[in-house]
Amino acid sequence: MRPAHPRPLRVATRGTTREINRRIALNFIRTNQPVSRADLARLMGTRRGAVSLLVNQLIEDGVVFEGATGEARRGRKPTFLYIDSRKRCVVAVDIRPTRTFIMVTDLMGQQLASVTSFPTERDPKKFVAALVKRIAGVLVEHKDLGRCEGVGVVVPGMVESEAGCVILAPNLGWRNVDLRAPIAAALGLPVHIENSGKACALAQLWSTRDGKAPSNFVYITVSDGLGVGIVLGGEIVRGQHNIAGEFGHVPLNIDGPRCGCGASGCWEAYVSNLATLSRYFGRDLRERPLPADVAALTVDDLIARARGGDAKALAALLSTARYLGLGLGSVVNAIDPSRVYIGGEITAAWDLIEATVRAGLAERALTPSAGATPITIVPPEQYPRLRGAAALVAAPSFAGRVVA
Amino acid sequence: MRPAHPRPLRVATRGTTREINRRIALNFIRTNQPVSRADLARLMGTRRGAVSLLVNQLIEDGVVFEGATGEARRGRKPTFLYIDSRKRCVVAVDIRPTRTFIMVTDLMGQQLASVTSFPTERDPKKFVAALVKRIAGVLVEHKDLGRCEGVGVVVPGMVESEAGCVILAPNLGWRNVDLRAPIAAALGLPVHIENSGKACALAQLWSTRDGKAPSNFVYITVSDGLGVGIVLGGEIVRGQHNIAGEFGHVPLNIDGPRCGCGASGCWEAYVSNLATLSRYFGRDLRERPLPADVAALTVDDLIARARGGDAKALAALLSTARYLGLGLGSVVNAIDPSRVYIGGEITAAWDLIEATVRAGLAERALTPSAGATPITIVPPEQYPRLRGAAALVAAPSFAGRVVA
DNA sequence: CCACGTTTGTTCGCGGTAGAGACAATATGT
DNA sequence: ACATATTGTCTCTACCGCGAACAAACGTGG
Repeated sequence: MRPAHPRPLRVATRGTTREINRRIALNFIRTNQPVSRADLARLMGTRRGAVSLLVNQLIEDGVVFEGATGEARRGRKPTFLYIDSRKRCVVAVDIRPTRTFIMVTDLMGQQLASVTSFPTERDPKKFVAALVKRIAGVLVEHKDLGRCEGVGVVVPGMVESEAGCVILAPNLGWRNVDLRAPIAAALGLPVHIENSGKACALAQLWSTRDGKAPSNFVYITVSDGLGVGIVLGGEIVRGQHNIAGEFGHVPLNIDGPRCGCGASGCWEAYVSNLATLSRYFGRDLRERPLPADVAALTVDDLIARARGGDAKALAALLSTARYLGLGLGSVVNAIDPSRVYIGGEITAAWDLIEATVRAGLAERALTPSAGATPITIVPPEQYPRLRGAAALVAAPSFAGRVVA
Repeated sequence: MRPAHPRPLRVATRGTTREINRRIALNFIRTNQPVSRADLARLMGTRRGAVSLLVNQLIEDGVVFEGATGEARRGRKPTFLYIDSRKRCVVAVDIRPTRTFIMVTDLMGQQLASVTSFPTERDPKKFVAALVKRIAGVLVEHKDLGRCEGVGVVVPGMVESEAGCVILAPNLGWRNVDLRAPIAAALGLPVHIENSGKACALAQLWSTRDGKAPSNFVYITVSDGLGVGIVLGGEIVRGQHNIAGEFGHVPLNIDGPRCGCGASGCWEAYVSNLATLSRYFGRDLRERPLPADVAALTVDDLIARARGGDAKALAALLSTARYLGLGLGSVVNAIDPSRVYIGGEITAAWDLIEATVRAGLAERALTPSAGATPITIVPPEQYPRLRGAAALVAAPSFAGRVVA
């Protein structure tokens, strides 16, 4: 049900067939490597001859390389093909309200060096200066990892991703901050900026080693704010201004507590880390100044206390869990995903809260199947946000296109 | 950002280029007719020779026909091309809780005969029998309109569109009703069933005579229930079970009034016609029995009273308007459409309620640009639901596909 | 060791398609 | 009548997948 007109429509030329098949082959190599030319021909349902031409071109372009020959029961042994991520790396940056994290990965998003971090400077100019300095430091430190193909930056807020401009990041206090230009200029590298929910969703879409990633899903990252990334038909939903997916500001109760966005009763105002901690302390933690012991307590600490028998801590978590489930109901009713991924600190307590979350979801889901939407937890150790930042750099070159 | 794997991926063959361009040409003819071969070549950016081959094949297939020659300032006059919808028609059916409407259109969704209707039988078996009889009657009555290419049916509820089964239509009291099979069997015609919001969105997407339809928009139909159709990237959003878009059951207040879906405080429970009328009468109109004068009052009547100076009627409308705007905020934040279309009886009072709707929207929209999302009213005289039903039949043959 | 079968990867002719340009047909203006 | 402009068709070329044949690599069994 797609009309021809609205999109930047490209008429097929003589080279289009090749272009399409080149991309398909590239993606098959990515998701199935190691793989031989003959394997590709079987996967694609074409002749080996056609695949050979495609692959040899990919090799010539340096995108793919031939590795060792594989084993075969009978006959000639195949030569395995791999995406060439040797001597290339990507810098992934995750900006969070208190600290900013940096990781170096290969083109496939595989971690290559340990994660480093530094305090997040609230002044954009100073922040950019500090970030550039850090990235430059990391790159000289890891010269052995090869040429840097680009920098991916994840921001907790709304991003105009084409311009690389942060429209609004309430938890950072940023509004209309142009991040890409100064970073790109200072480093001389391509820079990609994206909202954290969308980037996490991209990482999830992208991390399909077995080629079995669902093509309709929602990624929800619960931390200082609530980020949501929607994937439909294998594509990130961006909307008109790239701010689609802001379910964090869909209300649970329009007469509810005030939210940082200016409205009231947003889902985020019920389930963010700050909301959970505020519930525990019985006071609004946005009101400063805070006693040191209050300000220092994290959700991880709260979970530890709950596990240690602190009933108030457990109650705060379960309350968040219930609201999380109720809000999930909105997401499931509106988007109807095949799966929901949830990341964030609170997932460490999933064994404590799962039943409550699911009950909340079932309470609002329109159909039993929607209420039973599978939920998958993404633990923080997988660095979903940093993987998402890395994917920003590499994914576009594998992306497909829409036709006719 | 689309991976190669998850979708039914088709490798490009020798004929793919032609297939793509054929579809592009067909859609250009649809959206720009009358149009000449030379016009098409300019629009598509290809040679006239290539277009000639495409067009002649389309003519041979009976999809397109050559009409009269056009006028030109200088040089040879062009021969105009049109989509061939002569001697072909489509039956569009709109099932609503009280009455069911039938319209005959051509392949482009243009009305060919007056709309007829009959009372909606609540028992599915009896309803199908009555509908089939009506459609058969209409078809013999309008034999001159040519062969019927199919029947499109719009339902106020969740539909498993591939199976043609109504999963749940609360306002009809239907659950797991297989509509397609019996209708198709009785008439011997292809039958397409779809949710009303999605069908209206399709009609809007489809009715682009000028080829300027937005590719990211939301259609909201406010009547007995609240139907929402989402179009992203020029494609209807369906989700995993084709129930995506049920924003009607996203809450404004989880502690709010009970909704027919079983949950509380759904948007629909605030803005449906029944909710508006209930507000006017100060009583829940779902509680039967109702006095005859109460049961007979429609939203159209209410609007008339408001215009006549009935302050209570105006207050009820404005209250609905405010909730409509607040809920629009959720839609806009979640989807970020370039435009919102609103249909339904209440649009007849748009001049009275627009400001209130916009204020509600601006109150919850995250950014000024989101709050200023253009709203377009679709008046009932355009029969958006019936046009949607008609589009169900013809649209798929023009639809594109996704590649690589 | 060598013939044979099996599998991989390459090569070559064929058919289908768009690109480029020439050409005939058609219409207007001088 | 002639120049000019536009449309639609035709021809030739380049590109690419299809199909089949072929060379290369490898194991098996006589």
